[in-house]
Amino acid sequence: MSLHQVARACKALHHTFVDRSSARVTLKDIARLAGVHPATASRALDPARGDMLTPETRDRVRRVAQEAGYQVNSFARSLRKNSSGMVGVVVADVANPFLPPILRGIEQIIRAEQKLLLIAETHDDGSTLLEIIDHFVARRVDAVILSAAHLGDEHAVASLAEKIPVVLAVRSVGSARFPTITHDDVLGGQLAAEHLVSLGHRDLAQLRGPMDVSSFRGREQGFAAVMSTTTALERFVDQSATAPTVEEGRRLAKAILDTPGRHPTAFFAHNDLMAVGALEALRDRGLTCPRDISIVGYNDAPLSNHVNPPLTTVRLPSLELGRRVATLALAVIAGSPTEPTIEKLPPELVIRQSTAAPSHP
Amino acid sequence: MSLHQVARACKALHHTFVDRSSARVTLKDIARLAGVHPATASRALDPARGDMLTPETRDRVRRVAQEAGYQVNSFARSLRKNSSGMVGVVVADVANPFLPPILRGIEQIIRAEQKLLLIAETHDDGSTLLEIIDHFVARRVDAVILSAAHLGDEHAVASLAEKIPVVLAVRSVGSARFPTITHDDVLGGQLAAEHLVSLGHRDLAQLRGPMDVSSFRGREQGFAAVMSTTTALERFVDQSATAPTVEEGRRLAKAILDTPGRHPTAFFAHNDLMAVGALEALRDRGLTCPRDISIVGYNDAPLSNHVNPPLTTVRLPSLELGRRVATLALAVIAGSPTEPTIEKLPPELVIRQSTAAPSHP
DNA sequence: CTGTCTTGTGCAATGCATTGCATCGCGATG
DNA sequence: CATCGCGATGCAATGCATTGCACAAGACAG
Repeated sequence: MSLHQVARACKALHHTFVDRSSARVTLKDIARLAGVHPATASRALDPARGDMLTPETRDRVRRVAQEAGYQVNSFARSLRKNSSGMVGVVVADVANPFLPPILRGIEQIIRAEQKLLLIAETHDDGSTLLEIIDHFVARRVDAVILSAAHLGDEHAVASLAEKIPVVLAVRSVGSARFPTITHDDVLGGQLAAEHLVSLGHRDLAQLRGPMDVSSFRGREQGFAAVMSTTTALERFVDQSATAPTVEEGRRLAKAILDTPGRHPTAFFAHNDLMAVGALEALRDRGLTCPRDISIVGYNDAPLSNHVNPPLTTVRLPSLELGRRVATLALAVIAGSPTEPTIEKLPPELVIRQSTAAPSHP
Repeated sequence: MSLHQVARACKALHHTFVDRSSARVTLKDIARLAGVHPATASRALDPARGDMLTPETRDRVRRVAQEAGYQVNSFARSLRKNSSGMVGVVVADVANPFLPPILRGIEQIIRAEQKLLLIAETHDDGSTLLEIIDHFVARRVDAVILSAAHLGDEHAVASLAEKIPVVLAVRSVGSARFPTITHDDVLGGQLAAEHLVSLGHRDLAQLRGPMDVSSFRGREQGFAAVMSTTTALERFVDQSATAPTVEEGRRLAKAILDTPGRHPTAFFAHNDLMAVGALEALRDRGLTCPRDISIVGYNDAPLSNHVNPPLTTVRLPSLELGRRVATLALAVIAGSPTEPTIEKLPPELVIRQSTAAPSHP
């Protein structure tokens, strides 16, 4: 018994257990059963082209297809149409709590369009991004929603955009050469700053997120802009976080608290996780929030209203952003002129208990 | 000028802006450039079949392909191979904080295999599940990782399994007819119960998650099993949550606290979000945790160590689960005999400050 | 030196839906 | 009655990679 034969026998055996033989019904079968030509069957099953046929023919074909449990072979269709019916989404990290609402918004729209979502993570790694882009291009994704862009990625995005429609979400690249929808982070930073200043704080510090990401940079600029128009002092902090995590927030806050002299009376953390890290740093130093230091977070992450103290934060319309970005992607796929617009969705300040007027000793 | 011509003109115009003409290099081109037959080129580019050729031929083809920037047309390949190189993942809700680590684990393994992940959400809705399954079948996903199963879904899963290899993650269906990897929720419930009992609690109540989901049911059983072997009393609570959310946790806790008479001294919430909801309910009633009531959560969700008080909870090896489940899926795809095993990963109790000995007045 | 085996490569069929063009038939019009 | 037109449907090419089989040339044994 040759090796070949053995292999075949195994296969046969396997099939007796799980028959995935998938003696699939093809369009030709339907056509035969309905007594028409495959081409006619194809048209009958295409909602857009169904009215090309006699209603009886069309309905007969549809009925037959229904009964036979026909499903198009999406490979064949894609091969012919050269489009996959999938939309690729690139995110930095699914675990980031601000993503799910965005993904959900995207999903709602995309699913309604009978398309499927392909999700991939870059972990903020440039070469992974390139790899993913390759995959998406190879898979002929109909469009890419990119929410993991760094400021330096313009070139990569441009070369992707040559091949596939691209929509930028949340994070923009340097220039506005691509259709983009982000949160209005400059405004967000302003809201945070104005809130703290209006409480009476005059010595403030930012706990900055990675500065090669447009959204953090926007927050920084908005915050700084307000500072420059008031008598308040923004304490310059040399470092920014390598990642917007609890650990990095703690590290940055510690660095500030370890600086000799008086410390600032308020922090603006570039996201809630970092704010929580700052909270930890305070606790470690025996300080309390907001009595000693007020903290404003960003994102209104789940549970950020349940930490101690509940965080004052900036809430982002993420579901809405997801929906818009998906709608935009769909429009671009449909071939509507790709205006390289950038749309910014306004955030909202949520005041809770991590901010208060500074205590004057 | 006919409508047709206008359309074409528009198209041409559009192309001058964004040339997606994608004059794609096909295998035939490569073959021609390398002076071989397409079949040979195909073999040269297939790592598994590369040694079938003369090294020179193979390398020449590869070089040419490289230089020409050749990429297989995945549709054509899939059509031929009748496999898509994608793995579908079905989850209940991406926003659920315990998912990201699992997804990440899955992604690590799947990406390493050059496959892509297709993610879809059911929102715990049965008909959505069916719809998604249809999509996945139509797209000829290589395997489905299903982590959104309800106990009653056995039939749907069986019919899916006829067409595509299925692996169950996190949640099992009633019987163990499919390869499954879950957390050991019975053990998790036990750990929670034992911890509370050993602290001296004798009057306890569960805040139960949806009982049509195996993982919540496991937690309940593990907890109840310990109760039955001790002198402690499990307060029977009629209701269970319709969804494992903060709101539902609060509702359930309120219902218990509103019952006349003494209240239990400890809650076991079936996940951290519900635990946080219970925390809120306590606060609303002027009670404090753990002085009046101890609470054990489940999942060790992000920030659950930062709520007030930090939650005692059950930590799950989710990343590991994701990795294993993906590995299992890969094995099943590769055709290894589909033993309908169920593997349970042990959780771990994390003691923080939401639990303490009951105060005896 | 012939026969057999091996190894490398070519041939052609295959998978399946889509779509531009051709055709057929029928009713309408001159 | 011949012709034109139009609507419905059939025909066949197309998209591209994969793979079983066949064939050829070279190696080696008898």
